[in-house]
Amino acid sequence: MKKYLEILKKCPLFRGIAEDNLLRMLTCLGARVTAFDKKYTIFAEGTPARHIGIVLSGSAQMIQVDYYGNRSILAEVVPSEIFGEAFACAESRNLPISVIATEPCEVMLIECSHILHTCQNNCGFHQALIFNLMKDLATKNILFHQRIEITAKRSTREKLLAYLVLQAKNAGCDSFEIPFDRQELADYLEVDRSGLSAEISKMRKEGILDSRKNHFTLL
Amino acid sequence: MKKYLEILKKCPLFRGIAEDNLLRMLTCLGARVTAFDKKYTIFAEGTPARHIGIVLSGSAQMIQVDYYGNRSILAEVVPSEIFGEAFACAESRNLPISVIATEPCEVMLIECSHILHTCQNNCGFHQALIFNLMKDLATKNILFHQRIEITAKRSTREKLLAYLVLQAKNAGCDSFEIPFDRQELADYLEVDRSGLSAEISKMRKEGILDSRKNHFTLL
DNA sequence: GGATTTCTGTTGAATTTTCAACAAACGGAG
DNA sequence: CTCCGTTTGTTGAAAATTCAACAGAAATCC
Repeated sequence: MKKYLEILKKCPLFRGIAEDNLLRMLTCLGARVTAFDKKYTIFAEGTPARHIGIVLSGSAQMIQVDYYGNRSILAEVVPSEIFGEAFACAESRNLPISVIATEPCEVMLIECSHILHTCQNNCGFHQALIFNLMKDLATKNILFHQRIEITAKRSTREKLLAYLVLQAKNAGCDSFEIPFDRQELADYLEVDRSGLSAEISKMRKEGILDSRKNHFTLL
Repeated sequence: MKKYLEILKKCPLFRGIAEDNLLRMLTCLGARVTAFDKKYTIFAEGTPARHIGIVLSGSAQMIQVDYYGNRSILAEVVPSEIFGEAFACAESRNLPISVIATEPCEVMLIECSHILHTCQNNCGFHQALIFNLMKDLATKNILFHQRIEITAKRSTREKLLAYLVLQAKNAGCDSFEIPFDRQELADYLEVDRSGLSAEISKMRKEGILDSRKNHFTLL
């Protein structure tokens, strides 16, 4: 576990927890690390939601796929970030979403009941973890608001612009990388891929933005 | 406060808390009750996010309004439900949304810092409240997933059907009321109102559903 | 390094949505 | 009961999205 310490220290679940205590805590929580190949399904829709995942390396996406196979990407998860916590904490029966690896990745899995319910050893850190979980869930909530604000727009152009402006703001710079290829961006914005490509070309011609692969610049 | 006890007991924030303790707790938290007229803005976008609201009577909506005045309805809030907790808990600077009364309503307002940070009296209930807040935030998260699953559909008909099927499931019956008028439903589904009306008529003619005002029946 | 697969941009046609405008239905106030 | 403002349904035209198909570019695999 030791080699993951730097990543784990940045994880919102462990904020404010001393490094010395972290390793012991992980043992008590029964944390285990699993590696997944690219495209592997880490959590499958319809399966019980018991674990919280922490990305240690690589990256993953939370996705929903409907009847007709339309995919929508709910979020991108990168190292030190958590996923699955909402379902595990709400003790919902089955996952309504899937989490898939977008690159080979290592994930730490923790059974959520080990966090929520005080253990036999009577460790004192459960309260801190629950507080951190609450903060994390509140933050995720706000991220969903942002996503809805973007996808609520009625046209491809407006959605794209709203998304790019937000990314620029997060990056603190008008030139930045996005974590999606074209199809993924379309699945995040809930629009047609070819229409999105066309719109990007059009905006480039109009001098609104510049793009090269997944690097964008707002002009 | 006493007359609100029945509503408050059902509030997820106070789950598991003995009735005897509730009133004392509210005093310690500095809870106050405010009445709002219909259409009144309870929380305004852009203002600091410090309070959690609990609806005691009437109802309210969380809404976002963009540049061009397009409204989207994020959620309907009814008695015993909480609003604003995500922003208050995440200690976000300013509200990205507004909450407006859809009927005359009474709301209990609690400053979130009073919940999150232990008070001088050293009350023992903060941990319980934080745990309840965490559960609530996890549940809200899942509700957002459901909303995204609905609005991610590409056509008005699919959105409407996904919404109605979910409502039927929640009601446990194929015949149910929805909390929206047509314009509000359109703003929730992120579609055009007239197109929505047309689609409903069409589906009625096709024998897929029946509707009378905001009462729907799936056939 | 070459072959193969995946990704991206383009196009035109078909389908849908949006928009604007209006009339009927409804509900509340006086 | 009547008036008046709001809500709902309808319509047609304009605009936009989706869909399918393809070709070139890029990345991956052996």
